[in-house]
Amino acid sequence: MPAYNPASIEPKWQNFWLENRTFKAEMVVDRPKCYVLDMFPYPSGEGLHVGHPEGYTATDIVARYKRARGFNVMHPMGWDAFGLPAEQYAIKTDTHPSVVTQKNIERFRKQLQAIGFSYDWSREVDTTNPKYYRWTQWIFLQLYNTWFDVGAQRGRPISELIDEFAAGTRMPEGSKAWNQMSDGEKRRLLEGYRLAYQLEAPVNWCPALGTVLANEEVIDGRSEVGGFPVERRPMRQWMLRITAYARRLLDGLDGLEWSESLKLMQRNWIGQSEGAMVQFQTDDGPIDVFTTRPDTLFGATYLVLAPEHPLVNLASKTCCLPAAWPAGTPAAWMGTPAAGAPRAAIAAYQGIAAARSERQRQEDVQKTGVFTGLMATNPVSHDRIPIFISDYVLIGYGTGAIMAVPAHDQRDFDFARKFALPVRQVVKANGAEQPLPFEGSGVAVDSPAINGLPTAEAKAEMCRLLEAQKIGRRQVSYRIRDWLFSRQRYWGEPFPLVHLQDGTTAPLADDQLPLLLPEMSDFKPTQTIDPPLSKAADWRDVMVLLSGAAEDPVARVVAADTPGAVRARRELNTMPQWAGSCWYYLRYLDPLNQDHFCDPQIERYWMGTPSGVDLYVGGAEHAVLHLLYSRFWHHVLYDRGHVSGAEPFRKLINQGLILGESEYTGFADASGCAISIDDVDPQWSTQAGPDGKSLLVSRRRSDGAVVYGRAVETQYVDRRGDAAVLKADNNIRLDARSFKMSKSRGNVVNPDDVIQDYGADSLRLFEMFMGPLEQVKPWSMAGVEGVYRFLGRLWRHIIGTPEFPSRLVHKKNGIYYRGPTKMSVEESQIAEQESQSLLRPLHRTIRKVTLDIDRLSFNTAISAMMEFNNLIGKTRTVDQDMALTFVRLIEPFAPHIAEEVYHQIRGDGALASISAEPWPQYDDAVCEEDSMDLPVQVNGKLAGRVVVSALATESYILEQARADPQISSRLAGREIKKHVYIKNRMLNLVVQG
RNA sequence: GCCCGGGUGGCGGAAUGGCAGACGCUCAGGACUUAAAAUCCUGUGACCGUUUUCGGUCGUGCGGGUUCGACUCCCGCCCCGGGCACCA
Repeated sequence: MPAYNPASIEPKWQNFWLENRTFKAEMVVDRPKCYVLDMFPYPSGEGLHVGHPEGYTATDIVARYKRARGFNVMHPMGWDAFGLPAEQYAIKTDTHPSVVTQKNIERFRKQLQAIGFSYDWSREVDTTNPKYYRWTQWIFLQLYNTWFDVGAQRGRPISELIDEFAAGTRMPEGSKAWNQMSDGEKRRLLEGYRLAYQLEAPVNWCPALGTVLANEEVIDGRSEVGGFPVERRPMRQWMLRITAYARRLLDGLDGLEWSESLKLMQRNWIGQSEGAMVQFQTDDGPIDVFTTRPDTLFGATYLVLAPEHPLVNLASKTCCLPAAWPAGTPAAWMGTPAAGAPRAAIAAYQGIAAARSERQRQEDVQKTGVFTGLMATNPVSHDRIPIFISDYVLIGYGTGAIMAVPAHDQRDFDFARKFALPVRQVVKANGAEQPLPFEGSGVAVDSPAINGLPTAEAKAEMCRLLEAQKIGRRQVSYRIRDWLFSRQRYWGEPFPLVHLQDGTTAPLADDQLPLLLPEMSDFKPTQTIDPPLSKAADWRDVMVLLSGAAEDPVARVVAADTPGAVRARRELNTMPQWAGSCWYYLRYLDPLNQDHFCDPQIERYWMGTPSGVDLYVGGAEHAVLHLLYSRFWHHVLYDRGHVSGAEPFRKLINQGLILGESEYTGFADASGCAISIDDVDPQWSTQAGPDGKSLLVSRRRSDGAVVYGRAVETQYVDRRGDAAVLKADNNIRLDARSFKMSKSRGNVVNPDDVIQDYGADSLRLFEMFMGPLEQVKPWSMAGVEGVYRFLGRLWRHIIGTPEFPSRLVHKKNGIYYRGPTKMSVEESQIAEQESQSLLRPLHRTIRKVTLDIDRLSFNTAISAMMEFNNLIGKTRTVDQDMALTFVRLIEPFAPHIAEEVYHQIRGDGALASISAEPWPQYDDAVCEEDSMDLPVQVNGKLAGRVVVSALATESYILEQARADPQISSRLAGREIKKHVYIKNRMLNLVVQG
């Protein structure tokens, strides 16, 4: 037999699985389903890195294991292929993004197939395929045609809203009655209810990318992709009303098997706060503010509006700023430099605020602001209090206005200090006096009607008072904002709707889908706010025929001379990359369906019971965005009756990041004298050294001299306590750490290389053996070598090589055979004994591997199989049935070697694939030892051990322990006060002293 | 600043109230070999005594506590990683 050679067996079985559709999933109504899902990759130009196979191997193990346990397993893969990198690469190389994308997909598919994942490739989806994005557009139209019924907490068809308005059972917001409105007015009114709507709003405009970004895509004032500066700019945008679903998305988390930390991240993102809406009166009407501390209302000594608040919008009718400063206005309140009138001061401040990015606002901890010249009345103390504007109040949260309680809020306190505003303490801390501002809970003081009440009760009582006087009410507020859903890009889904000349919008009729991206040779950003699609003039301007209800029409594109056709312009924005990934897991279920995004019966089977995807594994970078957006869409589809449950992903695991190999860095000064890391400034930079390799450059802390750092090979490194030190001189400490893999660092590990050197099975095994799935772990080629050796040993034990004959024997009619050869009586006896001795370890291995896969503890399952393999190594023979069982256990982890060994052993008796063989059963009774080496402690410290039968009684064990010379010497004649016996675990003897 | 997660040999890690360090890597010694590779065997937390055998002490970031018994539970602190960050 040839030695273990993954290069020869792996491609063979990969082709076999593909050609025989071994892992094809079909709906079988009376079989239990198991949906095992990976986060599908963005097919980048770089190809796969070792981070991808981590989660993919974990799900593949589960998928293969569940199949063996009799489940009907759905395990698909696809491509999240729209997106900026492909578009940018296409611009740079002057190719079409679809060409680039298809090339990358080919490469990714090849790479994934080379790892031997058991995907059903017939279900592959590609978000850029019109047959796919036709349904992305369709779902968008579902959102467009849905409104959120707050009372019912549920999305409903817009047609039902129209019916209710028409019947008068629901009153539209605003002054005018429904049946007195024109069709255009009705359409505009309905737009205010739709889950997809347009908004002229300040957005995050990134000039370098030529697009608008969602808040989530902006990090510290720079784009998440590329790190380019982002500025604020008003623009008409499509928004999705995710805020309407805030409560549902929050409550839905409770029933999910997600890690608590992940749920917490989503909860924080949604950001529910309970408090009160309070109305303050001014001479020009009321101002509503939201507060979480209604108990501090008596301490509200001024109001602050966001600079963008409608009351101070100079262009608006709602603006009511006085012409002149009230008498006695301090100069400091009039802006810098002080303006002659409120309008001028406000205008100047708004200009500054608008120009400042989020980041600049955050960096500046100094509070700024301007007095509006307006006064309000505190509704409970009836004090006249001034109204300011300041950019520390955000227009997007609450009402964009706050009541300021400087005594009990740090921000208000800072502002009050700066503008010399009164600070009124209304909460007293329990216990010691606390300095102001005091933000904690305590007891209300100086607040008639709630004096003496603890904070929690004071809040409730104040809400009651406000409600009784109709000047406020309890209110729950959410931090989450509506989702900015349009991008000024070419490589995304076009919006399936047109703009009419009256400024309203009409969706395309379903039969108009897909709306294809126009073929364009020039899809570069325009350098203006116009998206690239504005250049496709033929596509942009169309004639449409409207049909359906006049207040809710649909459009069909027609020839220009069609009677009744009207001019329209297509939407020029495209959807963000999230759109396609919001629902791909549904399309896998029925990928070729031309009439539905997914057949309802098929959806009910795979997503119905148990509800949702059974296991979803992916990176933590999607903890909020993808997972929240996806849940939102799924909730809407659920409300509209298109899916059978509200939550798409019942169980979710985040795999941990894989770092590069551990690196040691040592520093030396210009003369080559080694310097300990403690004496090096940690702010170092990288430069190319004379040998072409990169060299770190930093400064010595003690004298500022330039020092150079370079990598130190492991063999020159020693450990002393926490520190890595130079072997040659233990006083020289080194910098030791693993880094995130990156091209610039040159520590990226390519799975193709690992497969070439060790094979896919070793790659899979090592990915799982490194440590717990969810943990951050450093890569190690030596570790890959370790699991490769394990597979080599397994091969030698069972199959054998020219140097190492196989240990495989089998029993027929009570006689052992080695191959076709009958074994001698003596050999046969040995084989029988060894077979007996391996029985218990084998059952324990089955149990351990089974339970460990169930709890996704793959590293420990692998070590259990290594132990069993080591045991085989100590025997001369291994029974064929046992070998088959063992190989069945390793199949989910290392499917190629398992398939090969299986077929070699079984020969003609083999099933088409080992994956069709059922999962081995274990017997708990066989697992238990019949005698045990029981540890005995004296006062909690190990004193010795006694060998007793597993059936031994407690009193017998105690007797044995007393009789043991080593243990009794520890007792030193002292009386045993009591003993604690934990069955089959240990015995503890408690003595005096 | 707030909220999570983590800290165990030279390294990755195992043990979730009951024998700390499974399994793997590394390193050292040995066997096989003309030699090397591969493979196999033995050892590998620290310190001390004995210097084969064997025995003892310490040891899971630091300090305290609960318990017959703590890596594991509780309190306080230190360090690392992640998330959020003027959200009223």
